Amino acid sequence: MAERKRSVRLKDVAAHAGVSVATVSAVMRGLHDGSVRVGPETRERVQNSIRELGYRPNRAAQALRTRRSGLVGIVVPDITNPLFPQFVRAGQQRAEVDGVHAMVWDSCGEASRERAAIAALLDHQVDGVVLVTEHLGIEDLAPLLDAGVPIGATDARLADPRVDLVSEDLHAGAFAATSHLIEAGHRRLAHIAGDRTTTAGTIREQGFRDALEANEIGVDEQLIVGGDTFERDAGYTALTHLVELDDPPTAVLTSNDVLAIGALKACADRGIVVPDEIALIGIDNTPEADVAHPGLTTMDVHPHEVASKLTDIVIRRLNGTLTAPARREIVTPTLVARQSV
Amino acid sequence: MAERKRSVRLKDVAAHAGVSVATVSAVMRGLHDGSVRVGPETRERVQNSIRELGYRPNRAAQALRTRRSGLVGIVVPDITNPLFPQFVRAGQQRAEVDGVHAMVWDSCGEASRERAAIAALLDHQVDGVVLVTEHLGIEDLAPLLDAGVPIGATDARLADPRVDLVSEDLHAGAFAATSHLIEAGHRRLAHIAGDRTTTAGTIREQGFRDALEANEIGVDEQLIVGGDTFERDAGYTALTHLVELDDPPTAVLTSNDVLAIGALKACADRGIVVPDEIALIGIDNTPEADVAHPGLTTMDVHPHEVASKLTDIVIRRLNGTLTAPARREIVTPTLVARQSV
DNA sequence: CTGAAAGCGCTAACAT
DNA sequence: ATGTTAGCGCTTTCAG
Repeated sequence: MAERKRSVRLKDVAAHAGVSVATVSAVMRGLHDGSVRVGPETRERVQNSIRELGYRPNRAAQALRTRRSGLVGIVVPDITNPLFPQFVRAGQQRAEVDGVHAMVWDSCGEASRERAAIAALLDHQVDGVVLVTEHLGIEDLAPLLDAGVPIGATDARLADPRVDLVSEDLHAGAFAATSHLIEAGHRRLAHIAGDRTTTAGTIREQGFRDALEANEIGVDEQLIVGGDTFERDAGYTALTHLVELDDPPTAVLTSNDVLAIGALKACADRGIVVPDEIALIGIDNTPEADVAHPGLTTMDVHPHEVASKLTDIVIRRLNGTLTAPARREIVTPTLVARQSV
Repeated sequence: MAERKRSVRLKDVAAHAGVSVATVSAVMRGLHDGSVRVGPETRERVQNSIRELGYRPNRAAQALRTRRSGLVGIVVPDITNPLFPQFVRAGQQRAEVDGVHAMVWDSCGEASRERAAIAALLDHQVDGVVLVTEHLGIEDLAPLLDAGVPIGATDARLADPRVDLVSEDLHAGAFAATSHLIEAGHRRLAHIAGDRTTTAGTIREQGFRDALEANEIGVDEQLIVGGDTFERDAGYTALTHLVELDDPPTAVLTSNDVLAIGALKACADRGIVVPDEIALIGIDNTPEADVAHPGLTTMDVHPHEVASKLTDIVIRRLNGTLTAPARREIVTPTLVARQSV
């Protein structure tokens, strides 16, 4: 590796300005908080030196001393699901308003990586973390909680007095989507479930069931399929299975858009016309839903809003602006009608 | 903020095991390098203490002392372009093989944020950085270079003896795509250019022009449009403009897939049948290309390979495994034929 | 209003 | 083979 040129230290600035390091330190932080410990002409002189030498504080040293890294973690289950880049961007942008940077962690859909995220983020002394997980329970958060790191999460199974929750209303989303299908006249409805070990998978399935019941439509267990993953191929396979049934459904709700896109692909490959022969509705309103053909009707789950709110809460907790007990906020998905129903 | 429980320090482990901190430190690092400074029974005892107390080293302290943060930066121009999540994931996974974590930076398509990335990453003492930028010149990298931080980049304009480059062959990609159109019998070809202030925008346009020339087809400047951004709406607008021309093109190459998806949308909205009335080819082979209707023919630019190689080089440079002069590697895009041509 | 000095937790000489 | 110790660059009492 190349020789690292020694960078400008507080001490260098102090020498250059003819003051002590304490003064320079005070000036540096005076830029942020409005504290006035330094005389105006001294401050001026120090600021010039800072500028001239191009001083930038060493974050590692600050972190060691203050136990603050200026970092928040943002954990998402699968960055290749187009829902999450939107989420990440919104969170990152909110964080930077306060000069906080984000460490983005992609769990690649694996429970083990979700667990690894906790340890890794803690090692890097993140000041807070925004958690979108599928497999974690509150017990997995113990290290973070013990360290007093504020946590904002989306998953209801992480409900705890020490974690702030901003969740989408999973049940209402699935219920509304199913109702939309029913209002369009469908009576034989199928559901392609996502991973049923996750909260989203379970609750959305329940929302589907409850919507049928509310409309006095019996649930045909044959028509509830999939349930192992949220991935595209699973949607493809599940739809293929459904249409091969003796009495196939006329409409299907998938647990998310990625599954729906896979299902749409299966229809295209078999020459099944959507929505004429079968109607399809997804959940998430990913950018792909708009690109697909026909345009995928789906539920917008407002990732931008959820991410911003969550990050906002976490940041306000870590800088002490927010001290109220953990809150639980619910955002309601809204229907985006396109052409697949 | 909640009270942070003081975490286990090296000193605590030392006390627990009845040895000095130096020994514990040696044992900790002995886990990584194979150095043996510690006797087997001492080592055993120390490892037990480490386990029992659940000791995890303080990265900030390590970073301060060793000038190594265990962090690499991965900078991408636009995380919502589905090309980049793939890139990020591949880079992140390669990094973690060596226990290095990645700080992902999304430039949101803005030059100012690309510049900000350099400063922010440097502040956090990243040990290396993988750079996918659109607007940066080598002069922007000075702070990183001065600090001796190894840099791996994709953009040819960053060519420098101190930066490793793994680039896609932009010219060949556009040339091959254009040639594919010509081989399909098209003679009236248009190009929807991406941001022409970027390397990709410029070189791909050149590849398009050169392919026409190589086939003795004159370039009609009217048919080269767009050029300000790589975004979807620009593709939509540009295509709309093209088909309204007196003598519209029969085929178009867009500078990337995102533009192509926009163009495809414009066709769908106007009832133009692709590929019958107009053929369309993109570049990038994003997941959306496969979802679109008709399937978008495009060039695979191998983001996984580029990201892995780049991250690999950066990591080997920072751990001293790679000391050879900066290399320049080129990966060649390959055609993925779907239904849009 | 400003400076001196004590660490934050760790690594790496240097001693023993 | 193991221990002692001097910092890494910064913040933060505590004196003056």
